[in-house]
Amino acid sequence: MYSPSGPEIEEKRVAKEDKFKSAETEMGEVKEENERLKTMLERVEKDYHSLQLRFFDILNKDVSKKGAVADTSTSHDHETEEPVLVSLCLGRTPREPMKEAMIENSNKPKEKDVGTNLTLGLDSKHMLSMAMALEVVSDLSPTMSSEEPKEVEAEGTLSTNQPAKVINLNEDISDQMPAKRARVSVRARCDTPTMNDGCQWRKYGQKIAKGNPCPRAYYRCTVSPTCPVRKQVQRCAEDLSILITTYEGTHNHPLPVSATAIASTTSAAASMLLSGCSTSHSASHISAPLGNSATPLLNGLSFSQQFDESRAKQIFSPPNHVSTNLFPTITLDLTNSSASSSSSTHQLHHCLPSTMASVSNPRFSSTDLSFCSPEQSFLPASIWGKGFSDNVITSTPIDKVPARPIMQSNNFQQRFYQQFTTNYQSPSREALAETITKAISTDPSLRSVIAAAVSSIVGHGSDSLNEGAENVHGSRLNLKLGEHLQYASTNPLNQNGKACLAGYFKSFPSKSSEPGILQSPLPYLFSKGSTNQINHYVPEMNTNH
DNA sequence: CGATTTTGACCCGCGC
DNA sequence: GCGCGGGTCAAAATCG
Repeated sequence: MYSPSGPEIEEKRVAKEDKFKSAETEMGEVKEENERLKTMLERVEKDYHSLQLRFFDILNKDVSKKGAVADTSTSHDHETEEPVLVSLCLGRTPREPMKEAMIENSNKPKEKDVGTNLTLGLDSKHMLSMAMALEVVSDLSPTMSSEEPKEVEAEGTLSTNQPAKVINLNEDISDQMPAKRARVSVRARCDTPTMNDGCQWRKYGQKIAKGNPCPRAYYRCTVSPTCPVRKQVQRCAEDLSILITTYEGTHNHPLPVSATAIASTTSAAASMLLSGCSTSHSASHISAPLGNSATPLLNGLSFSQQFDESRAKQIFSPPNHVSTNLFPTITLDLTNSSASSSSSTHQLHHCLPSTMASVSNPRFSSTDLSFCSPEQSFLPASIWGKGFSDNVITSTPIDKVPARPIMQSNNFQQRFYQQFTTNYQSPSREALAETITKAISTDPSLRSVIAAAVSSIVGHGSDSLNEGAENVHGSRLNLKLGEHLQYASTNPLNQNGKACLAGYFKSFPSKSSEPGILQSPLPYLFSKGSTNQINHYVPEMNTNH
């Protein structure tokens, strides 16, 4: 055995001491950082609470006003049904959203009372309310089990149709809100018959739907025998390489990590949709090309700014237009628009939250979320891996943007942001930035949303936190798509949400069975329930789609 | 042999 | 009331 000599021992001792000291220093720094984060979190939470109070105030006022409006509106008959006349909070410029909503409603005497109520209810909540609407996504969560479980069951609901029940902020609103079933439609290029979304599905039917020679397949989730989630899969008539998958319902069981990605994404989108992100304008406007003039598609909005007929047709081709009244549909367009759209000149909206999308054309808010970059659609690959063709990401341009520290290489938010910063070089970027700033500074709800995002980021790293904090104060324009949308996706924060996070950050399997490598970022961030105040509304949540 | 898919029948809502 | 279309069921067929 080797026995160290005296000086060697001393040397080792010193080295150890050094190590210890450096560790101590490091610990101190971490503690400091921790304190900073705590302070930051407190501030954000405070801000959130105050905004929440304000929101409740406004809500109450609005509801009382609404009562009058609704009364008058009921006298009109509902010749033109505009089922989900929800103002697209996200899709419009944030200035005076509430007033806008009110005006809108008062100007729409034809609106069916249901629609009116809906509109009012959702609008009144506006963006801030979305945070609460998110909890809705807990379809079979304990919170809501007490409330009409039968109804939920019967409806096979998407989590998002329970906002009224779960939120229960205002009974009036809840009562007025008919049970809505939101659908999340995902358009993506895919060579395989279905997208690999990580879930287990069983086909239970197939039909030729009108307007599309390609048959529509019906699947139900078989992970749990009681899971109400269904999905419809159909090829786009215009572009057979595009697969349109429409999800409906909320999983009432834990999801495999590989499935949480799309589940959370769709649930986020759905909650966003049902919490007030559609517009009656767009609804009526785009109804024509759908071939269903009597029941215009609602909420089938698009980030796409060109609402020409072909585009609308494309976006809202079946199954999107199905049961338009009962199923507001939000479309996540993951395709490369240039490949499918007639004249995709505005690519920006593919990378930005609807708030921005609406800037150029506030009249048409969005419910159709396009997440592909001009060059590539990177979302699909990450989520469905094998199911995608060559336009999936092979490498994201993120790496080209080293300026922003990435705490984790797979921080999809940042990647999203960077995707945007990299791809979007248009001269109007400044204007957009300005708009965003404006939005942040003028719209308290948006700020709260960002605050929520920030609190969710806490723990991910100081860099993000700082960025988020700055966003909160509207001093910087680093609002990232993921963060922005995140508030709409708080819903998946539950048991699954955690897994979801883990899934996002740790693995993006290319196959459902293959825990894998992150391939690309997702548009949504799923906040952590532990720190996010918003999540207090969501004791237990299920991802949905 | 159990699980899954296929496929025709059926149900239901809606518009005429 | 009838027809249409979307959605679901369930028996038969197929698959692994």
